Amino acid sequence: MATAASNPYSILSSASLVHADSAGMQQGSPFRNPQKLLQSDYLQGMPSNGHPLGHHWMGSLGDGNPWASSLTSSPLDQQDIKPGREDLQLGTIIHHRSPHVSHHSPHTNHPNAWGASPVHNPSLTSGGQAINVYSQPGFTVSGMLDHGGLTPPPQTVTTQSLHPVLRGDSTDHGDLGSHHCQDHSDEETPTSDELEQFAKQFKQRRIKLGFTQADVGLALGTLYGNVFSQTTICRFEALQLSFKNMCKLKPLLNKWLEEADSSTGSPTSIDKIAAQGRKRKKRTSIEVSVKGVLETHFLKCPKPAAQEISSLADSLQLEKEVVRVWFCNRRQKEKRMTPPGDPQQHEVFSHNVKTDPSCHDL
DNA sequence: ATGCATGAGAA
DNA sequence: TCTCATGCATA
Repeated sequence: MATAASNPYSILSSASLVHADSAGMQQGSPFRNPQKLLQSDYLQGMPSNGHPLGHHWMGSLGDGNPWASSLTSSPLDQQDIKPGREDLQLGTIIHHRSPHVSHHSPHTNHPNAWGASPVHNPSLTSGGQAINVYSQPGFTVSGMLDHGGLTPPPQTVTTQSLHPVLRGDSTDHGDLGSHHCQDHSDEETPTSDELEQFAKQFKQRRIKLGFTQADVGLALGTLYGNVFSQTTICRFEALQLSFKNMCKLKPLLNKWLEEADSSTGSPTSIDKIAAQGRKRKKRTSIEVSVKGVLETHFLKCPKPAAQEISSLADSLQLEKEVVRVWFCNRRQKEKRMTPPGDPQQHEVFSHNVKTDPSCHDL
C-alpha cells in the first residue's frame, strides 16, 4: 500500500536541524552477502557483528576487488568500472586548492579494491551542487566549532597520537592526531587498507572530540565550501562509499580532523549553509514481500530492461520509476558496501549473476 | 544507519 | 537510461 500510483510531492522545507547524534552508537559492518540480502536486507535491524568491517576490502581477496570478481566479471557489466572520470572538480571555489589529487598515484601494488581502476585523481566536488559558503569573510577553520549551538564541542583534544598503526586491527587505537606520520595519505591515492584505517580513526577522533557526523558535514562546508550530509559522513566512516568517493573525501576529512583536534577553540562563529528548499518525492516504502520479489529478480537479472521493469512494476503495483530506482540503488549498493565478510558469498552471487544484461527469462 | 530519491554526466 | 555521488526522510 504505501506508494500508490500517485505520490504527491510534499513540499517540506528541509530545514533539518536534526543533529543526529550517533556518536555513541556505532556498528559498522554492514556486510551483506547476496544470499542473506534476500532476507536480511529489508530487516534493517541486522545485528552486525560489532566489528567494523573486516579488512577484506581487498586484502583478503588477493584476487582483486570482491565485487569486480563476481559482479563485474562479465564484460558487459563492466560499465561500472569506468576509468577516466575526473569530471568532478571543486578547486574552483577553493583557493586552498585541493590537498589531495594525485595525478601520479602509484597505485602501489594492489589490485585496486573497488573497481577503482584508474583512480587517478579523485578530484573533489560535489556532484553538481557545490555550495560555497566560502564567501564568508569571517569564516574560520573553526567554523565547525561553533554552530548555532548544536553540539558544544568539548575541546578534549587528547593528543594521543602515537605511531601510525600499521593496520586497523581489532584493537581500537585512538591515535591519529599526529599529522606527521601519515600526512602523505592525503596526497596520493590511498590504499583501501589506508582508507579503512583512516575511516576508523576518523570516527574515533570525531567522537572523542564530541562532534556528530552532521557537525562534520557542516564543518566541511564552512571550511571548504562543500557541505556534506550526515549520511555521507556516516557512509564514509562505514566505508560504504565507492573507492573513488572515499579517496575524494578523505583529504577533506583529514583536514578537518587536523583542524578539529588542534584548534583550541576559535569561537568565530559562522553561519552554515542556508537551508535549501527542495521538494522531494515522498519516500516510498516498499513492502517486505515486494522487496523479496525485487531481490529475486535482481539476483536473476540485476539490470532489467525498461520493458521488464515496467511489467515488474505493474505486477507489483509500483510505479515504474520506483522499480527502476530500486534497481539502480540495489546495483549501487552491491558495488560499494563494505566488503562482504565471506568470500564464499561472492561465488554464490556470481553464479546468479548472468553475463547477459538483457536477461529475459522471467 | 539506511532506504528511496535526485541530478549531473557518460554511454 | 545507466552510473555515481549525495542527501532527505525514516527506521
